Amino acid sequence: MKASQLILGTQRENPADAEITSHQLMIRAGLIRQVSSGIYNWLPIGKKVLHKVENIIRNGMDSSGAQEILMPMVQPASLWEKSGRIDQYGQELLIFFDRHENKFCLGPTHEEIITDLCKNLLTSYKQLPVTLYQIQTKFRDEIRPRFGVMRSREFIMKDAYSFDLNKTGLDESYSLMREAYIEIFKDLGLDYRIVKADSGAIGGSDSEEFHVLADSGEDLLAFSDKSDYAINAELLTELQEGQDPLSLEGKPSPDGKGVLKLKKGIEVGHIFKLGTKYSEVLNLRIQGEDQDIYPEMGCYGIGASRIVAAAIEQNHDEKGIVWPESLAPFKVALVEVNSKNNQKVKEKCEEIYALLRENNVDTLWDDRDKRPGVKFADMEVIGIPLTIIIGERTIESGHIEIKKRQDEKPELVSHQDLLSIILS
RNA sequence: CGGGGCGUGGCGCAGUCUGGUAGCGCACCACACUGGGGGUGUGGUGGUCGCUGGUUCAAAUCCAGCCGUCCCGACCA
Repeated sequence: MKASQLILGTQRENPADAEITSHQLMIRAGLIRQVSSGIYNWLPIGKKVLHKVENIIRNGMDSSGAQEILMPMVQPASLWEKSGRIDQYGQELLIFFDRHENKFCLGPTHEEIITDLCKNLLTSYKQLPVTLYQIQTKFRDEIRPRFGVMRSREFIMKDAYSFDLNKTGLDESYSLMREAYIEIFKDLGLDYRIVKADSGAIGGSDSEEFHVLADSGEDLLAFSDKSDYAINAELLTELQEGQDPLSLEGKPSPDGKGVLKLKKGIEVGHIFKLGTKYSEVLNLRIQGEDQDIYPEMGCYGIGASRIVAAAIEQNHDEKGIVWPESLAPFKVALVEVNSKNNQKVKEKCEEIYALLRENNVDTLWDDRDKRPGVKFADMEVIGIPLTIIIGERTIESGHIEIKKRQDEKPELVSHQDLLSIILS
């Protein structure tokens, strides 16, 4: 992609109403623009990153054997009346009426829809176990949206739902999905932790959260320094009857091993065992070997759009975003410096750009007629992992300059070595 | 919903107290110079000053109501 043709949307100054780093950088780097409180446009660079997140999730889900579907964002309110959650969810559920005065809501989650779908779809226990998932826009009319896409009203989420014959099966589906999540977070390249969690409004029994560690995180997590014990600090204080979560630091771990250490995290994934809660209230019965059963359900969410923000919270410096390679919108920025006075600069860039394209290296060629400083600053705020710099200097030296995003100075490499360095 | 802040060109802001018909920086367009870290000059484009009503000869400025948005809190993936 040539930068001269890309709608970049980078901004030099922080927007006045963005408080946290990821929000500021997402706007300055041209990832998002706000439409309304908690509602955002995703610009080309942002959409590329979001797409990468989605695909990593998709690959992880597919290889676990889950099957992708797509459910509607608009849901009949009657299903929520049946499940009883229309009152429980309250004002977070955005309700409206169609031209026939039928009552609908925008889906904040899809337990009702998937359970209803499976009433027709699943007819025999032989179809179990099965896990279905989607990557889709959710809407929750948050009391107070904040921090850009970190806590927005409209957001992109992967939600998966498993159906099993019995509790043993649910345990297996749950741990299969847990493993898939571990694989996904490894692929995302983020520093994360799994903690015991409260199952909240979704309901059900066992539940764990996946948190991206970041000082700006809204959740406080407690870890034993001697064992694998890890829990959302808020849940632990509830269990221990209302202490201040911060007071947990240094206290003995509830599992008897070591003392508790606290870290802040951003919740980006949550897995639940639902049991038969929804299958019973929505009457999803499946023919078993000798009698009908209510399938044991699990549900598994990952906040795709939130991951983009969380990744930035964890990976940035004073110049801008420093993407992990897995999420970078481009792998390489090719910056031409002062090509006006030296036709060879342009020619060299064309040659390298063609080489990178042939080798499927996603490259942003900054061919704009701008001062070098402007180009460097843009490539840095966007956070592209590698920058190749071509100018008169490099033409004369017969070498190519290549700089890693986190490095201060570029290194000189030969044309022959360039590709292997980039592909390594 | 309670408390606080803010709404003036795409972005950041001044002007509001003390009413006189809108300005600065960045960005953008044109030209020239410049050319390895956000360069310089000249000339431009772009604004119903959040909305509605009121006061006044005159309102960005004063008054009232409303709306939007951000932050803190309760709540929440």
